[in-house]
Amino acid sequence: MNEEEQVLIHCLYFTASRFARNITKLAERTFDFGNLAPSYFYMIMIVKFHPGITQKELCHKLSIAPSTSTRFIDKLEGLKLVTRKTSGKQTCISLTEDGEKVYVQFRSSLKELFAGYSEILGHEFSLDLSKMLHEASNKLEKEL
Amino acid sequence: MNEEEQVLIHCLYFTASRFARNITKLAERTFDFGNLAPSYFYMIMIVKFHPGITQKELCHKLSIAPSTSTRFIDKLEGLKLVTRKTSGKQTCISLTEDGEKVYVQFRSSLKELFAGYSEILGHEFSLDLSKMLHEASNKLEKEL
DNA sequence: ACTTTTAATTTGTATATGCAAATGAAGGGG
DNA sequence: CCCCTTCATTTGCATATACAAATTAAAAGT
Repeated sequence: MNEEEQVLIHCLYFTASRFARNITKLAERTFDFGNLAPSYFYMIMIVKFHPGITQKELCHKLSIAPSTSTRFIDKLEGLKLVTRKTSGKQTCISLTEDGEKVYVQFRSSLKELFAGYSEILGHEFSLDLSKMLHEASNKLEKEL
Repeated sequence: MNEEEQVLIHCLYFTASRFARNITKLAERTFDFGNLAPSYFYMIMIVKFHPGITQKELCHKLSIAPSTSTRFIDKLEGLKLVTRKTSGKQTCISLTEDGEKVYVQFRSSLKELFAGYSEILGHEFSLDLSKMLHEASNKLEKEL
């Protein structure tokens, strides 16, 4: 193995970005209803479990910038999947009935996605990798 | 741990995208010369080790779409860091002298980046995670 | 040698995403 | 009660990235 490969394999920024691109392709193929990118469904799920969550909390749970959350919510609101309710400085988000329906579909696609990559990567391996990424994100966020 | 957290922690798409966003922040802070996003430096490194590499090979090594490579190279060419040489259907890319200089800088920033996340995540952990991501990308690419 | 096919690159267009500046709303000090 | 600060959200702008269609150049079949 030459020097270049060593560097590429050992650089977390590089391997993580590359892997994210690859798994995004798989996810986009799996969530092929609704014309929404996969990330939107994760936002829907979080709102499902935290009705009336503030945008700020959403940003934190998804690790996205506030501006990104604004635009996501704009889009979801436009599709009548969530509702905004401003309360003072904050904005609280909840699911509409249509949003609930989309959530149900999402959950079944999610199983498909799990099955898809588990078959390719191995079930245990996928679980381990996912947990490590989760843990690493939390540590990084605490420091940055 | 509730159902939502379970799903979020176990979904590789979600944890991978989130982690990629977080580590990108760290990388952008570390590579603060040249006004280039981190990815460009990886392209430069690959060209450094494969002078005259074709665009197609670059795409494969970086896991990016051909159109993305075109635009990256446009930018690097504009900055006089690489040169294009079309040969038939293909285009071959090499570093200029300035490109070589940038590469040297990049290598030292890379050490900084490694040190930065190793301190937060642990040296062994970082290495393991990076290797797993590398391996997983390769498997995924083979299948998709 | 001409036409058809194939393969690499480019261009057009769309989107997720971020940062920095602007807005707007609460709350505290005088 | 007004000003100033603080903080959540939004808006303006920039960019990495992808897909699909267009281009271009080699290669293959006739």
